[in-house]
Amino acid sequence: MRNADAEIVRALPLFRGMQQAHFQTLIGAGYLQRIPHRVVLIHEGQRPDFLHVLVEGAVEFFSASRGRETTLSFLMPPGAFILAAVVLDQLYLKSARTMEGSMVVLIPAEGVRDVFNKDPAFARAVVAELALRYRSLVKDLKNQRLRSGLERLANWILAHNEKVGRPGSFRLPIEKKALANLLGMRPENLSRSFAELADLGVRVDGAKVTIVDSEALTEFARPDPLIDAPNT
Amino acid sequence: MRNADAEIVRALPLFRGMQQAHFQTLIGAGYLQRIPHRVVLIHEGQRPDFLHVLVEGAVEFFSASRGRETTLSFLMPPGAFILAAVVLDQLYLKSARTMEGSMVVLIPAEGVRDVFNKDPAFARAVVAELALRYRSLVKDLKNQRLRSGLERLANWILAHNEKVGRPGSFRLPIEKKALANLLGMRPENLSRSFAELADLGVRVDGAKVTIVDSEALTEFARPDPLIDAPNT
DNA sequence: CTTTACAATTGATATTCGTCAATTCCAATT
DNA sequence: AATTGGAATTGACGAATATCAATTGTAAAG
Repeated sequence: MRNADAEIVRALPLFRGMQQAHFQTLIGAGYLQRIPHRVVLIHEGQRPDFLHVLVEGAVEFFSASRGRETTLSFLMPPGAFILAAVVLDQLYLKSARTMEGSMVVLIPAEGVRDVFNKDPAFARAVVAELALRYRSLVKDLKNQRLRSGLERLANWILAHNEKVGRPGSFRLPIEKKALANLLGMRPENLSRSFAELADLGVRVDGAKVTIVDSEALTEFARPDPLIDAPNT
Repeated sequence: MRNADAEIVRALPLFRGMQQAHFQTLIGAGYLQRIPHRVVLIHEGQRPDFLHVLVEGAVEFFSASRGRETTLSFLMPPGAFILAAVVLDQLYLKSARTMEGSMVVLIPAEGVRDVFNKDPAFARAVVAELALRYRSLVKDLKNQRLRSGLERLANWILAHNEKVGRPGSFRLPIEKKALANLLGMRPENLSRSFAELADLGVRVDGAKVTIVDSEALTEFARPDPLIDAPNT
């Protein structure tokens, strides 16, 4: 493993506070993998062998049942994933695929559980990580149940604009198809929703989105910090 | 606090493994509250002052935004709730109300965080609890996104039948209105869904549900352990 | 420059679901 | 037995969303 990658892992909140010796144990047993675009690296229903840390690229989490498929979330680097399955040693509930060429650090699950039992700082970090992700999922479920697709899109636009520093205009960070999946709708409906938002002063040209009338959009979207704010 | 209630708390997986002295600290600072039917004991957006443990009764978790309201889950005793907000010391994302007269043990949040930093066994139990609830939420989100209301109902009937020992016939544990909320649909649609399931051999008489043709129902519902099984 | 593959859009239609209103059912009283 | 309040059901309708099909746009490869 390149040293730079180990550094990225070490700097994550999840690993930052742990004892150096324990980190060495984990990272020493781990290895780095380069994974091409559109490769499924996690299959739901399987047993977790490794804690994954995304160092570079992007990963989509999805689940399929019967004919249907849904995207549950995306992960941008750096970040660990499938922590819950690893600590409980239970089957994956989601599948994961790369959205572009990616670098992933694989850390044996057994080692993670060992260190977790020995290193209180790591245990605390695991709790914080799980609690944050839990709350993030609660927000997703509320977003899905309390809002229409159009409202979800309007709020996503506002939230993303905040995230990138409130420029009023930005390029979509992912394909529209992927955005539709993330918002729990079909690509066709995303197109129609974008068209409807034109009335509220949202201009879309290819991947470029411009918020012309921020006030009108906000009034329609009525963002709710208990759904949209990233850190509450 | 009655001794019997302290015993119930002590026996929970969350508190079972911790040092007795730490448990004494927590339970000593806590107190027991009797709460009538239909009282909102948690308001979303507030700061968590107490970890709650439901000892008796039943609690519904819900969230409202704009005009709409949705039920996120129910909790039957015994069980702790709002753990994620307490450990992170962040605002509640859900509200909670009693579904009947209930007994709740309130443990100061500050004390929980203190002990969590001192007692590794407790920290591990918190991780297990959070990880389980996280996974439960993932299943909820998949259930919501991958299935129609009718399919959710069919699978709920099958899952509940398993839960109560597969008698093939059972009484609904909650009002139909509450069941509708839990399944993310309106009471009117629950009625219609029950009516549709008659074709598949589901008889409903008041609160009594009978599965006449288990095979047909299963074939339609196509239960998926990664959504429906309680412990995977 | 043209071809090609795929993303994106648009239109038509079907399904699912929510809303409103009118009953019916049921259980707890009086 | 009659009254009453809320739960539950049923019907009619409209909104939201999915599906299928056709077309347009776009960027990479020849």
